[in-house]
Amino acid sequence: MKELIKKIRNSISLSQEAEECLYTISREKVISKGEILICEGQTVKKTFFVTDGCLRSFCTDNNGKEHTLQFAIKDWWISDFIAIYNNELATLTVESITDCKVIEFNAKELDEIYTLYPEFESFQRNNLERHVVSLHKRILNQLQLTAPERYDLFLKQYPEIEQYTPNYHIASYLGITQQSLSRIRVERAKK
Amino acid sequence: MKELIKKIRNSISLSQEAEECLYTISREKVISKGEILICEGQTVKKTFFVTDGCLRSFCTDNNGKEHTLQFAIKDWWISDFIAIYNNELATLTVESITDCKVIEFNAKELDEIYTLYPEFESFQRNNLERHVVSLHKRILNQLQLTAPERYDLFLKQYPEIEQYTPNYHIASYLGITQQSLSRIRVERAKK
DNA sequence: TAGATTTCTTACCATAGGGTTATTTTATTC
DNA sequence: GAATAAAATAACCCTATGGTAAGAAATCTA
Repeated sequence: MKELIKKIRNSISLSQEAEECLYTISREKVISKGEILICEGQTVKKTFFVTDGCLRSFCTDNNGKEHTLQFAIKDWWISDFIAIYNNELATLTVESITDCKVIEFNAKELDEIYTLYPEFESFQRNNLERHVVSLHKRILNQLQLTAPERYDLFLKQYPEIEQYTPNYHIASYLGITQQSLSRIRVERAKK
Repeated sequence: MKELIKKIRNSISLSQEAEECLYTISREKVISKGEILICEGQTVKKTFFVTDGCLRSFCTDNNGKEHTLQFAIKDWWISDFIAIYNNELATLTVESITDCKVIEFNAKELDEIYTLYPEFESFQRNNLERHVVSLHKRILNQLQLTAPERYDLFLKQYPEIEQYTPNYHIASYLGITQQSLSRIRVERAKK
């Protein structure tokens, strides 16, 4: 929780009272590998701030194939934001891919914090702006790069994530099959 | 401008003073088809709110091929948000694909509005949240749908845009070539 | 309305990546 | 450290999409 407070303090000045409120609405949790924190089809009540380990969010298509939307490591937030922001049922599943430590927030209570402590608005606006940028970049990469180029960029951008996660999750994030990724890795190794 | 004010009023209560400020920092503009509003490599000073017509933002890859990131029609915002939020030079180009009417904002001045009139924070947070949702959905669609499925969904979601834009821009948004889109259209017509 | 330009379609072949299944390698677990 | 499970690679052939080039259709313009 200290990490999160520090992160917030980097961006805005946080009153004592607001800080206490954060403690009230959150709960530090230890998660073991393979736990499902949010499950497709259910109501989404929680948002998670990761302090250790790695999680991912994914959807499952008609053929049962999984598609990874996001990985989350230390200092990242993860949830089903489609569901939260649209007030819908979850279309995503959030699962831990290693043992993790997270700070769990009740999404509704977290949302009320903007009314109670408006100083959070600009913190959150900043987060959202950066989120939009990274999503724009991801879409552009998907449009213009080949699979090997996307894989190289992924390794460069998120070297830590490779340590945590099996390749087939990376493949499902890049939009290719595990077999294609394997081929790409073989080609890479030749050089 | 009235449309925009109305849109804002739907979301937050806007003081007289704040409304006047909006007028001060904006300028209504008539744009003719094919104008470049933001150009790759240059500083991005403007953000546009569209009141009529259609524009798009795109990047150009090493082979000179264009990739459409976004279309914008009535009531949408468009700019190079990667550049604005990261304070970088433009990697995108914004071009009108029909004659348009837009409201032009100086991006910096627009950004200062949150300090001057904090009521805008929650308006903008809302916009950004919805933007994140639509980007998440787009990424998931790109990962799990075939090209014909993506095209169908596009027509369903944005029927207006098809009226405004040549097919090869739609193709470049869907991540396929104009020839592939043509094939898909032929298949569709058979059914 | 003729000519020029832009957009769309078609046809060809090339290729990246997919699906299936088998095998090898690496991690777990007892 | 043997047994099991999980992950990665490999080899097969298949298909969707790409690239190129040409022609047809639509749109613009003088």
